[in-house]
Amino acid sequence: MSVSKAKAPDLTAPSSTVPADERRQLSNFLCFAVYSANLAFGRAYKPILDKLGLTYTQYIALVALSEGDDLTVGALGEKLFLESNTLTPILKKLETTGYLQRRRDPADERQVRVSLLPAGRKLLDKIPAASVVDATGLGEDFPEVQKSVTKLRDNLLRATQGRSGRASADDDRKSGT
Amino acid sequence: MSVSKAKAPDLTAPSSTVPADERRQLSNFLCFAVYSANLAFGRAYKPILDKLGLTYTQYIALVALSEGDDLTVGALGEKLFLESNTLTPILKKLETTGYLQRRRDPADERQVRVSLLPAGRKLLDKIPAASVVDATGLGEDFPEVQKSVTKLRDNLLRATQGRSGRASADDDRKSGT
DNA sequence: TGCGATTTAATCGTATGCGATCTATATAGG
DNA sequence: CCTATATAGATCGCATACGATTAAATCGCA
Repeated sequence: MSVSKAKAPDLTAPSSTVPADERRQLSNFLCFAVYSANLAFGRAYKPILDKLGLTYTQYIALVALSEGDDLTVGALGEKLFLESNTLTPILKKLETTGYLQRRRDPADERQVRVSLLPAGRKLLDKIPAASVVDATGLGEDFPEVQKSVTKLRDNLLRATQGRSGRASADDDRKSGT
Repeated sequence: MSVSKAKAPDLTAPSSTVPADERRQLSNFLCFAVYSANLAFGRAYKPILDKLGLTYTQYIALVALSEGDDLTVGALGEKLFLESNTLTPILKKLETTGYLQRRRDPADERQVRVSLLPAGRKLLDKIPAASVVDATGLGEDFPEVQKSVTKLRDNLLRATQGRSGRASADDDRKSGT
């Protein structure tokens, strides 16, 4: 917990002459903006994913696998910022639907390697994410907002000392794009 | 924060010379940035809220009530972008812990009015949200990011036609009832 | 006035997230 | 070689989110 930077703007803590009750507004909470934006994304994706019988979490799990296959559950969890207790049931379901494969690593039977199957790849190509991009209404600001939010996430995780996800350091190869 | 403002490489950009697999990277997904930032916020708040025996959702519910009391479940839901099926159990729990009060509106027995109790107000004053603000590491960019994300949320909800929340622009219509 | 349509919460079932714990496997030391 | 420790997933329990449905109250309108 570092020093508060020069200006700790709004949100919650500006020492001001107004009573706490009035400073403490949801509209000043970045965490609430993110929380509610996440709900909004879920609702925007729902009609699309429903048609394919996928949930949002299943979807991002498939996307993560499409860019790096044969990951262990732990490695996949680092990409997604999720633990095995969350991932295991999701991966099992995606396995039964035939989108991916789970295998114990022969070299280390503790690990489970997860691979996308052709059906999974095919499915991803069917998802018209463009419509959701459109729905963001951000236009050319899209990349900038994405970058800010990603940075926000990384800062928060760093400050929280990877309390529940060790995901520190190296995984962050700057989203160069 | 004005950074490269080139083009929107976004996430789904259809026209490109690269294969779909390579464009489809989590690092290009704004929805994933928001999703994971939300998880990160939850982890940042957890140690603070745990000490007070609150969950994050309970916390924002109390905050919402602190800025406008005696709301119906529906009105509170509009503020929080949640439905009664999510709110009811949360409010019941906050009632049993003595932080708020739930009463059927005598004028319309269908509605339940929710009010913060002194214990709830007192609790809110104890929450050191400043440390989380600090953990965002955004410094002076904080308000800007908050604004962008809020706008993003509102755009998404509008595009989704308030599928589950009619909360759009003028809620007055609603509360005016 | 009477009754179906509408509204508001609440209930139910499913799918996450996550802390705590358990199991199986691998590794280190003696 | 054999056990103590560590590691990776999986299991369990609790707390959201949310679609679908239900129950109760109110409203609309002939």
